[in-house]
Amino acid sequence: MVSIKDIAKSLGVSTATVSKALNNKIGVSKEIRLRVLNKAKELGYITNNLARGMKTSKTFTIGVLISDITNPFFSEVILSMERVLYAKKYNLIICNVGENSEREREYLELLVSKKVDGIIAAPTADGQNMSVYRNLIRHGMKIVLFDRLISKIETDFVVIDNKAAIYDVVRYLAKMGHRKIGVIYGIESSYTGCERLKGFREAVKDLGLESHEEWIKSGYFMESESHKCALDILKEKERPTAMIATNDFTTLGIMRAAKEIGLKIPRDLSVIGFDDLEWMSIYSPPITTISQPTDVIGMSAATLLLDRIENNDTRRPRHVILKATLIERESVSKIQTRNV
Amino acid sequence: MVSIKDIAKSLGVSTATVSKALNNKIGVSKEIRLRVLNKAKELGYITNNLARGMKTSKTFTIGVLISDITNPFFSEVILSMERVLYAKKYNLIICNVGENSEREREYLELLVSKKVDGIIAAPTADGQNMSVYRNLIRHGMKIVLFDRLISKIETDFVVIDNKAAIYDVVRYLAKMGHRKIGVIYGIESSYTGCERLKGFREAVKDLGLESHEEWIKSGYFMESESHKCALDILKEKERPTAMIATNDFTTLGIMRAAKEIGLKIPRDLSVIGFDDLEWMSIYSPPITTISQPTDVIGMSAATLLLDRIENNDTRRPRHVILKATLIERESVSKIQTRNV
DNA sequence: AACCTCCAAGAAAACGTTTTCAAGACAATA
DNA sequence: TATTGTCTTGAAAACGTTTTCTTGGAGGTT
Repeated sequence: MVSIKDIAKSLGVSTATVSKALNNKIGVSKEIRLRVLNKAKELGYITNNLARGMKTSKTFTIGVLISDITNPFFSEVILSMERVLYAKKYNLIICNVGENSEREREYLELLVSKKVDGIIAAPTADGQNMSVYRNLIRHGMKIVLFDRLISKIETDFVVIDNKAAIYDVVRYLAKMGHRKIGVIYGIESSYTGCERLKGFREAVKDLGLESHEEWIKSGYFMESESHKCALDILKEKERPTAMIATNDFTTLGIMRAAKEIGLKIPRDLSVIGFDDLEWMSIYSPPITTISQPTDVIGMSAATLLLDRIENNDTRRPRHVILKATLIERESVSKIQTRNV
Repeated sequence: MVSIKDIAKSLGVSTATVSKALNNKIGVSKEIRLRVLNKAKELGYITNNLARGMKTSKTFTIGVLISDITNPFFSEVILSMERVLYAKKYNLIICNVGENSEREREYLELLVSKKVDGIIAAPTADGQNMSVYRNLIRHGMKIVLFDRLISKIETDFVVIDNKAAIYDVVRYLAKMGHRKIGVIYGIESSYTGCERLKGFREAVKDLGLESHEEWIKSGYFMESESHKCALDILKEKERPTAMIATNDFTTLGIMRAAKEIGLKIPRDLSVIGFDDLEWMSIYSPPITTISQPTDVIGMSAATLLLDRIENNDTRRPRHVILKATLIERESVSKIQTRNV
């Protein structure tokens, strides 16, 4: 590989001069700068970013830590992050940690060993690595959390108002006449899992709907598990008239269960999905769903981080809380209430 | 940050000794090795991989170049790659280039400046950067291509037999009695786009089916465009009895068009999708589709690359060609042929 | 002619590792 | 005792940059 030294030698100047020319720094005459630039192109010179990183302690690399890139929610958020980061010449190391906190720890260490300029993370559910995150922050690592957050950590984050999202959905169902509502929630120990469940319980209580513990089950944010739970719920003698999903996998699980049992949507069962995937709008019937603003989430997270990095912004943590929106389609039926 | 120097100083030994101890090299006594390891843990030492990379010219980083991480095909392949690479301590820099070859070139340069150990890429459609790839290979960069490939480049690749996949589908439709078949293909200048289209044309010719240029349109691998094309095709006075998609976005486009026009599947129109996404099996009716073995694709690509890197394997290029499979569900109807 | 000022240019140090090589300690053998 | 061998240790160079600081020359002013 051709290095600055090679350019310097072939031009009979010093490496210092070449470096300055290449980086548009002052202290080089127009003439020499031009000759350096030309020679660099001629030789096909490409910066060695490891060496540069060593000197400048800046790598223009951001670590992104998520549970599953296969989940459209995450891949959409990442796309949006990349858009803003790429414009500023940063790029991403993406780490898939599943729900494995051991792996999360390993990846975090890897990211610091790679000297990333910052980290954007959706922590694993169990919060095992709280102390790791805290340590990183204490050592000056810039961290932005998103989707899930760890309550006792002082750092920027961007989330949606999960509780309100589900609360609103329950209210909507109630308005449509539903009094028996089931939910497949996620991982109870995770922020999103917990908040969404809370929203559900609160709404059911506030609105005086039927409360039935058997209609509330954890699908661990997985299709197979959600499918099993939904089957259990829908096969009971007294089953809910509406089911709420709490992520895109649980939506699929519910739908598959309904299909297997032969329940027609929305005639026999109303369903509200989570996350707005393209197939939902062409499904028969089109699925009413809660939509997270993935683009805004990604953009905000990236912008917050960039702010910390570039402006060395060290004010106290900023919290971006976004609203999810209900997209009304046709998977919810109106139920006639006898006594109105 | 604590460095090897710090450990050395606090223990009164040399950095050479510390390095050897940390890396399990010979030439250090048991006693000192133990003391180094303990001290490292105590101080919270983390390797600086930039510095290490400089010396060893190895970064344990692989660049992955794709068009769109939001496409489930790619995210599944990446997940599979990551599984095998993570096990060997490598990690991934993922580059989303859209279909933008300028961006592809920039990202390729970035990857070499970051000194990645190898690159796995699905090149952009237009093949603009053929010379860039060729140059990289000539300079010793290990490259594995997947999904799409650039014909005149001598390197490892893994693809599916695209032509055969579509050919088989057409044959299947013919067997079901269809003689009027339409297709929404991808980007004609891309490998996948071109091959899939070729398979279609060949099959139609070989099997003596009705050939109608108006039923063959390019959806550019995008939902919106595919939708428009499908609409055009399905609104003609004489429309095909079956439509074939050539990636997951075209599938959606066709489905949406059919829905809008009010064509019942499979009664009024048979549809064959591409890529097997989870929603397809719970759709009504479940969609018959061509499934690519994403896990094998990812695994093979990663393994090929690892082989080149770790064994410095320099034999001639190896080609992995996989078969796509047709998953028969219920979106294709049987048509009675009059004269049998 | 003497003295400044300005600026281009280069020498050298530094970033944090790994690796080579020489030196020294000790034991074993002749 | 002298010689050889084995093994632990450290000094120093190197990877490819950036950056600081010094130098020296050109040009301008008294």
